[in-house]
Amino acid sequence: MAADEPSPGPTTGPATEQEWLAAYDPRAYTPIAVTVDVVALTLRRGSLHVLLVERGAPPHQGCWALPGGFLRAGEEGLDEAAARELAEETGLQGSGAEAALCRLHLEQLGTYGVPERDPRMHVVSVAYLAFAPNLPDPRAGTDAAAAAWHPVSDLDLAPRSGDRPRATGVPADTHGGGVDGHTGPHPIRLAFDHARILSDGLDRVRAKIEYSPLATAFLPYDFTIPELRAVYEAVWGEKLHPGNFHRKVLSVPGFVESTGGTTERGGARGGPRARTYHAGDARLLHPALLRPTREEPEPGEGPSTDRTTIRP
Amino acid sequence: MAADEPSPGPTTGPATEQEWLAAYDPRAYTPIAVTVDVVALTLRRGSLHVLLVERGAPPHQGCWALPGGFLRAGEEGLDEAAARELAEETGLQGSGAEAALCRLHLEQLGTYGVPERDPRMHVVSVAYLAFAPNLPDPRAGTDAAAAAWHPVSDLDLAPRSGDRPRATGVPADTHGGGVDGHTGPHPIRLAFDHARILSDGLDRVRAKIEYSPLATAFLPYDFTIPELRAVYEAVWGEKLHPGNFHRKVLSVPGFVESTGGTTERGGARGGPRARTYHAGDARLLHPALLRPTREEPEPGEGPSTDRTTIRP
DNA sequence: AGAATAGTGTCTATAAGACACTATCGT
DNA sequence: ACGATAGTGTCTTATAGACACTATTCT
Repeated sequence: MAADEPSPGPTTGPATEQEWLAAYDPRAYTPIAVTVDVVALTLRRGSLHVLLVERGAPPHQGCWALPGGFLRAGEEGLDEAAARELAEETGLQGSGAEAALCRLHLEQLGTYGVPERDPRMHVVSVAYLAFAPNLPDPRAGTDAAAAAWHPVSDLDLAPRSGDRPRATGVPADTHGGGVDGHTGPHPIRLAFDHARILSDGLDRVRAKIEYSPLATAFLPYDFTIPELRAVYEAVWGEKLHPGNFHRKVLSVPGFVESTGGTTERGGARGGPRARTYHAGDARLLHPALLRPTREEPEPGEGPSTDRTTIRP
Repeated sequence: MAADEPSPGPTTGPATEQEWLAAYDPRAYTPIAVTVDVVALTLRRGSLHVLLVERGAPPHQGCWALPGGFLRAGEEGLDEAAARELAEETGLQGSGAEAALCRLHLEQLGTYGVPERDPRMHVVSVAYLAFAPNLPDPRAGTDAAAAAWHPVSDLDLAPRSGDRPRATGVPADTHGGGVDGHTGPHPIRLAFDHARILSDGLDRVRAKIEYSPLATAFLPYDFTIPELRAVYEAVWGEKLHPGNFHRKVLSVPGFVESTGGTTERGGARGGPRARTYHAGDARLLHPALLRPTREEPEPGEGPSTDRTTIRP
């Protein structure tokens, strides 16, 4: 194993604790920064949006980047740091915002630590995935130069050279855009390797709403089946059959629970009122809501390999 | 956002680059250590084993822990560090070991960074999951005091207080043991939060062999369907129907490819020779090999919540 | 010979998708 | 009145699992 101790993981070593304490001075090591970045997703006007902030300093000055910041050493864990950053960035920490934030879903996405990902120093970033229903516009009191929701279809998610495939969760199509259909005229490029992080996050969401009731996290407490369908359509970027979707959702035990009520008005373009539901207590969807089987992209090569092989 | 810059993620700030360089001294910050821990799994005599090392220094001296070590700042990425640690720990870096290591699968599992997880300092550990076919005994030339494969059924994986649930991948039964049936007389407790890390790793493997051809990574290049079934049975801890399993595996396109040959001898306890296969080129199993539907553990409460809610 | 296993055939219950149809609402 | 939508019914096909059966090999 590594000759250098400390930390969980490194195991033995000839040193007793005293010897170790004497020999080890953390400040003598080349420092590594630990940050937390958040891929915050929400649904606005029927399409997926991600929260971005504009960098006010080099490198990548003027570029858009994922919100994030330092892990406060000794003071907080990773989950707390992610929640804090998101609250600060959206300016939603104050009262009155609980309605939106209390339904926030936060989960760890993956960690990115290639030495070259930041020109200044070796930065290890723990990425988090967050989604919540229709979050308001940010800036409500933040110190960020600019923070805004961007449609993910406006972003350039094409894999850049230097970004190696990462391995987490289900590999899926990493071909950017697609969620909304139209990629804007001049796709926005993200700073650092944030395009890859966002791409991994999107893959994760697309896969996860298949077998978890997570899609309900994009909606307010009460919602209708057509609204839930709109979430799936926005995330997967595909139209779903309304009738079959409706029956399928109701057939999964614990996915949704009827409130007994209906909406006040029918759809915007007509139609009867829809019944309202709220999320059930299932943590796993059984059976799952499988994505429509796009034809296999021929056996040439999968999108992302999801395999790391050691080189001796 | 955080007032303190640097790093990808943190975005703006009033500072120009010069100001930033002047204001920021990494050595002035409370240091955070970044380590890489590896959950290395293999199959030995039909049951799942995990690689552990015995700690030779406090804290947790004498306890078993996951192999791991420092990330070398500025020199290596996380994936490389994990591969390096594993090679060092197993003593398999030399020649002659490629046969085993070239089939190694390595993927990131998750990152653990609660400040209290190590009494000495704030340590952020990036955990990796590794598996490979029937790895040999370690110690072949390592500096570890003791490293050995342990049946996972001998370990105490009950959630300890202070370990908060983490959120990655599919939640599954986190009730330890079970894989082998018999939990040993005195279950081994792991150092730090390594029981939770291992538990998360097991959950990940159990879920992932459902929809990925990963189970073949536990086997040599050529294998038989009954051997593949043994992998599933060991990982899931359940007997599977031999006939149905056989047909199902062959029905998934790209999962296995026939070599045309058979084994030299029949089974140890009789039976005809089995045909041999090797892994196909599918990266995703379509349709998936779903786990047998254990009855829902009643709607009292899911095993692990997989939800983190921000506290305003 | 007897026991255990590899592999196949068959039947049933369930789930997914295509399609048609009715009822309700907005314009 | 008309168009769009919510929700249900029905039919076809694919899949999962239970079970039976044959053939092959070890002891």
